[in-house]
Amino acid sequence: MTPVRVEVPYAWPTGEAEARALQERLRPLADHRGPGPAAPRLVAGLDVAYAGDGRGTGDLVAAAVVVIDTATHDVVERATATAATAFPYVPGLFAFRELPALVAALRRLEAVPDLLLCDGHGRSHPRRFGLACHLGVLTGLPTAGVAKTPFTGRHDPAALGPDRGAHADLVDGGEVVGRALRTRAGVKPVYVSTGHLVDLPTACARVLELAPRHRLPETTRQADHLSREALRAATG
DNA sequence: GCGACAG
DNA sequence: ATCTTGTCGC
Repeated sequence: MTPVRVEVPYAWPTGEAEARALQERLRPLADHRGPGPAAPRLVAGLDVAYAGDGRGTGDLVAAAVVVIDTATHDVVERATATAATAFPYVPGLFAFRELPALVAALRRLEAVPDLLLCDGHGRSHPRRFGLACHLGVLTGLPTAGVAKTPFTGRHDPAALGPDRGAHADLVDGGEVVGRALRTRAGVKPVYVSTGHLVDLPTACARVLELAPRHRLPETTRQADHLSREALRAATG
């Protein structure tokens, strides 16, 4: 009844030090080798909407997962879940704030996506274990992160052309942690990084395919709309 | 020590 | 993230 099996074999951290230690422990479990899904049929987008400040604990949040058929870009399934945040917003510990609600929504899905696209970073993270990596390890599914602003890593501005498809590596501490990708000519790029079971070129190719007209991929846009809709339904 | 800091 | 008016452009 629950195709997407999500294993959470550890106690959820309550403090920042504990959360960081957990990321360090789980980091080696993320597989950034590829190539990963070259022709996925089902790609899911995930996002979370907040009520109130959106920075503290106890805030109501609504998570959404939208599965898209890459052949037609049609939405084939949607799932949502609401919850109260159990962790404050701390850069670098973002996953501990959004994962509970996202996992709950994923468990309500009937189909098993071939790839999960998260709203946030994967490897381009201070400890190389952003939300996309964490969700990948928990689900065992290929994941990648698509962020609207950079976090860890910088790219040479001159190396990023103005055309759609142009890209430049995000480098941090001498290693490539992600890529700035232009999905639309003359528009700010999105920041793509691997999460689990997919390599960077493949992840970028999937993001570009899913963003033929807008800056953000359809998966992210659909999930964003659905999460807000779910929050309205839960609030008013 | 200071600034920066995904959503 | 969320709160918000008008405005420029496809």
